[in-house]
Amino acid sequence: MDSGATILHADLDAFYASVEQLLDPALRGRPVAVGGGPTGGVVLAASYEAKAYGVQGGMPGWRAARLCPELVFVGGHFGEYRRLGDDVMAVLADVTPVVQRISIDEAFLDVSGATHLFGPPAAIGAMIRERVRAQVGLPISVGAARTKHLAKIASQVAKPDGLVVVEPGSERDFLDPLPVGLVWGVGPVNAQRLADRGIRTIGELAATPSSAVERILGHAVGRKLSAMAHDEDPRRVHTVQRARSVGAQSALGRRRPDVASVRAVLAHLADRVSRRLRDKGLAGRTITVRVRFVGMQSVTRSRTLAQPVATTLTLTEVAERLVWSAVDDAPRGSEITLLAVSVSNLADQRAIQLELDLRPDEPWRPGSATGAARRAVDGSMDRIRSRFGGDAVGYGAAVLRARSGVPDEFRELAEHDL
DNA sequence: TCTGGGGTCCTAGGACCC
DNA sequence: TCTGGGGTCCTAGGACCC
Repeated sequence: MDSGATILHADLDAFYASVEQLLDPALRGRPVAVGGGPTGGVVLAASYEAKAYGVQGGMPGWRAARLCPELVFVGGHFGEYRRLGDDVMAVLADVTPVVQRISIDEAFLDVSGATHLFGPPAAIGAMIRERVRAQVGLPISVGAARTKHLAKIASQVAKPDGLVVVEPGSERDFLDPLPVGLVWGVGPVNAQRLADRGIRTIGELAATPSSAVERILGHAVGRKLSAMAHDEDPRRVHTVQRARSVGAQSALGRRRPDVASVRAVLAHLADRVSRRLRDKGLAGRTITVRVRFVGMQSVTRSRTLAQPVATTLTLTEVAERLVWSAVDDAPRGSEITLLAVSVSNLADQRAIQLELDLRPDEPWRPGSATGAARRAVDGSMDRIRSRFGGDAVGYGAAVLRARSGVPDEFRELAEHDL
């Protein structure tokens, strides 16, 4: 049945930066960084010309500027990223309906049903690359193999702007010389742990007894790796995926936590989260906050309620208690640099809402409003925003604007609902 | 002059139940 | 009177991915 290299992984190259070069011809061939600047902020994406200097996504702008003095910083056209990402996905959907989009700029495809129309996987990969280049104007790399994991590695090897097909039977020859860091799930920490034991390539990893690998990396990652080594990797391409958590966070600079500003920031974050939950018809029982202190140490506190919630006010109140419990456990006078709120243990809200309106005794109700009243407030704010735009009404946004972090369009892009 | 924002999954200990 | 074994849920932290 699935005898060929029929799983494809298609991945746009330096996506945000390539879009900027597409939109502005003057940027083509030049080192470009999206986001950040020589004085601050972080680089969200770097063009290949910039990567040649060592500039990477996530890097502080001042460091990028030092590595590459000619670096051009651009603000980013987030609406265009979404539109062009969607255009590329439309090209893929033309090839097969079995497409699993895993982020704005990459997707898996199962082309086993498309080979009779378009030829072998190598031909399909080449066709996708040509069409994306011709119809959208962007470079895209494609990997093809028998499994998703391998296809993903192949597309990384193909970059930039290439195609790599791992024919069945040639997997070991392909993988053995590659660095372990190309394996999904092996990041900097695990790569270092392996290097400490002299394991640097996937071949060396494969030659290590799986019991030893599990001791080094833990049970789960170890098992995943040995599954890959034995070609027992997942190859199913899922066309739908549902969210397991919804969250929001905001970097604050460094500040002493005080009641008013913590409350304002949490209200804003809770508002963002609860609005998105309601949009999806979801509510969640577990509320988690993260507090990051100076020095990047962060602490989480969570609380699981008896009933799922999706109202801004309840979320804010619970989050506030959790944040103060984390701050109170920290050394006196600690400054904080980030607050995050997230909701998990999600359930469909429509059934819940009915149940709660019949029996409106919710846990955690230090405020005065009942659950039904709180939902009514949220409902009218949702309606105003859908008529007049997202900024028409809101909670505490001014505190955040003071230290303007990242544009809202980027937040929306980062939300995984694609 | 320190590092954005949105996620997923795993681990490990403790509480609690049978 | 000193103790089994299994299961589930919760909490906190960590690694990783885009």
